[in-house]
Amino acid sequence: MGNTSPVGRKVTLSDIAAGCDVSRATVSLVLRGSPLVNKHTRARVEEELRRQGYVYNRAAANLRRRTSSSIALVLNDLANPFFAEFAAGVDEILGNAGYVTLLGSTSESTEREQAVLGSLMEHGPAGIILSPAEGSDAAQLLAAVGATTPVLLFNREVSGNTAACAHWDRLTLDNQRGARLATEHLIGQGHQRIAFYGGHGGSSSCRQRRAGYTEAMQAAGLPIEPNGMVECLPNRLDAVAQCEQLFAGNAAPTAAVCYNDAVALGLMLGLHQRGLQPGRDFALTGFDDIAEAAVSAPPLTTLAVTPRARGRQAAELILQRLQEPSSSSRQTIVPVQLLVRASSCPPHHA
Amino acid sequence: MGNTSPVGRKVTLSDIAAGCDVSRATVSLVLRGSPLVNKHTRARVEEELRRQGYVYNRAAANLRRRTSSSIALVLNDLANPFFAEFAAGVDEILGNAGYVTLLGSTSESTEREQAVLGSLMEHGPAGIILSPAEGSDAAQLLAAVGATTPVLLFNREVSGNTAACAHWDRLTLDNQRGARLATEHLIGQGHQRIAFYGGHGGSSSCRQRRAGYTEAMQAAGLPIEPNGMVECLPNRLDAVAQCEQLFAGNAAPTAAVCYNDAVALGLMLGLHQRGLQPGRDFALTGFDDIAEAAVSAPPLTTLAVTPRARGRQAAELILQRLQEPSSSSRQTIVPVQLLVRASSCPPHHA
DNA sequence: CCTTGCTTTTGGAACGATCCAAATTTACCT
DNA sequence: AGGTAAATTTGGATCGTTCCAAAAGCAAGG
Repeated sequence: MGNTSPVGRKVTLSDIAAGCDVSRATVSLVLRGSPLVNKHTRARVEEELRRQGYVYNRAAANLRRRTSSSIALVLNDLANPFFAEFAAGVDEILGNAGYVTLLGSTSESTEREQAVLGSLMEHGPAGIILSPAEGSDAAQLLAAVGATTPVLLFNREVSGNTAACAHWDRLTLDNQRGARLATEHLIGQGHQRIAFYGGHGGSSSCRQRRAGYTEAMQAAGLPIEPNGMVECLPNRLDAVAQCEQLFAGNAAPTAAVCYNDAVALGLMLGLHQRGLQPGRDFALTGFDDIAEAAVSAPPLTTLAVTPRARGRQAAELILQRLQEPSSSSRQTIVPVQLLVRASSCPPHHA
Repeated sequence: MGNTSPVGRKVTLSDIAAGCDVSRATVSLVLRGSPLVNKHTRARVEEELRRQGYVYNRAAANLRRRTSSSIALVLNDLANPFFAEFAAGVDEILGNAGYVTLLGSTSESTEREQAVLGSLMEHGPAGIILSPAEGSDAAQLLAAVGATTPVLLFNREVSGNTAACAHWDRLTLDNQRGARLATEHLIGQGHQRIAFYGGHGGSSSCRQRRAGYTEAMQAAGLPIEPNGMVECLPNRLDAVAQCEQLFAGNAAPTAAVCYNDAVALGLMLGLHQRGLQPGRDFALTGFDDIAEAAVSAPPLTTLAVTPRARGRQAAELILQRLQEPSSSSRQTIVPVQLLVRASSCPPHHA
């Protein structure tokens, strides 16, 4: 496993010291910009650094100083544009702060998650930003990351004995309110039979969104039909496949609140296949505002969560935590914004 | 810059050694699964490792062994789904091989690229997978990464004195052939006035695609109009904005080969705004086959490049290079596949 | 009991940086 | 010049691991 490549002899601090006849300690001071060292010697050392093409060995420094200059970013699905944007935001802030991002992608598998976390921990990250795979168990996660490394949980809750990791910081979207807003909007458009489409009941974000949907329906005195909640994987493909389930009952819905944009776009395709035109014959909303939501046909009403900004925020939160390791844990809930586009039409009376 | 977080006292190899009364060397042997150590002591040591919750310090080991267990992945635009998929593929393979991925995103800025590479180099990666920012200069890149760390150049060429980094491995798409296929397909559909839309002449991939387009046009004896090549940034927004340029001349094109899918999707929007229906009044093709290409209205004819598979391939190439550091450099050109969908209609005779 | 030849274990010196207390040089004042 | 304070510089120990040569333990054979 790994570790095969011997690195061609590199220039070290001692080489520089020897090269301009000072001690290693002095060179080290120059490198760290200490004011203790004399102007003149500093210049000589810096010249020598350039001349030999020195590159700092941060691993060695971190070993001695018992610090870390990396932060692990572990995502359940990097290929999803939502997380890709998120990762870009994280890396931007961490890079500016002088940290390097250790990437880990778990592909929604808890076994892989354990393996990835284990491997990353061996590199001693200063902190971990984790969007857990579906079904992640609190105790297992804690065993993998240990008790000393700060964790920022993003996007999802974990199951099991959550008391064990109650001290972790959290950054989550206001899923419930978002789904409520979408549902209220559809109700406002005049819809009565509204379904909740897609997602998997096992994931916390899905449960929260369903709760928001249910809340709005009940507040409006509208019933939730037996086939009013259809499960599907949170991707386009399965969303197309499960479409027929929506129309299995006798009173078909005229609108659907979808788990996320990918599902909504898949549902659009499925509707087309049934001869229904989304945005005219059927109203629907998404969640995330991924790039293609604005350009789909029709453009998708959805909830903006600005993933890049979330990434930046996550990075800032973990950096803050490193500054004050013992301050009490912080739970941040991100407000989401309803973007009304053409997909959420009023009901079509054919 | 970085390095703020002291790490809560960790369990070391010496702690284990003391805990079960053997030497550090023996514990080290156990950790590496050496056959030298006695069955019985191995069991004792392993028990103690578990008991104290030891986690291996790979940085220390790498320092002593002068090896590295990380590989840097530097991308010009992580937020682009194409690169996100690519990154997922890279991380998958590297993770399996026991390496950790150091992520760096440059946002298409050469200054940031220099900074990111500099910072990553300090962590001593065994190799670098680099998709350079537009306008990257060979000499500058070489200065940033040094001569000893192997580099795999992905997706783009670099400008300047390329002799300096001629020994780098390369993985590039067959841009020219792809664009030629798309152009030939449109010609086959009966189009005569075909434009090349989008991209920036400064990027090597754009030049190559234009070359393929030109080749096909010339082979068919078709002229390239003065406004036959329109520049725009390779994103949806600018593609919408520059749309009118296509129709500035007196003989408007009836079809366009677009630089990539994002541009094609933007152009679709722009066409709509002019009252033209893409796929009926105007034919167009993309490049990349991003997820939304299949579900746009109309579905987009494009060139499949399977970015995730490319990521896996890139990772495998750099791992091979680490195995044989001195074998001659390898230039891999990935064939691309034309996917015909509804956007590339025959000309519409209104 | 003493070799001889295994198998197993081990102390100490690396790796490339930083820390610390102490040594050296320079500057300033009487 | 002599003395003291401030400014610079420095040797060695150290971080957590691996390497290496040598030591120790052990069994069998004479």
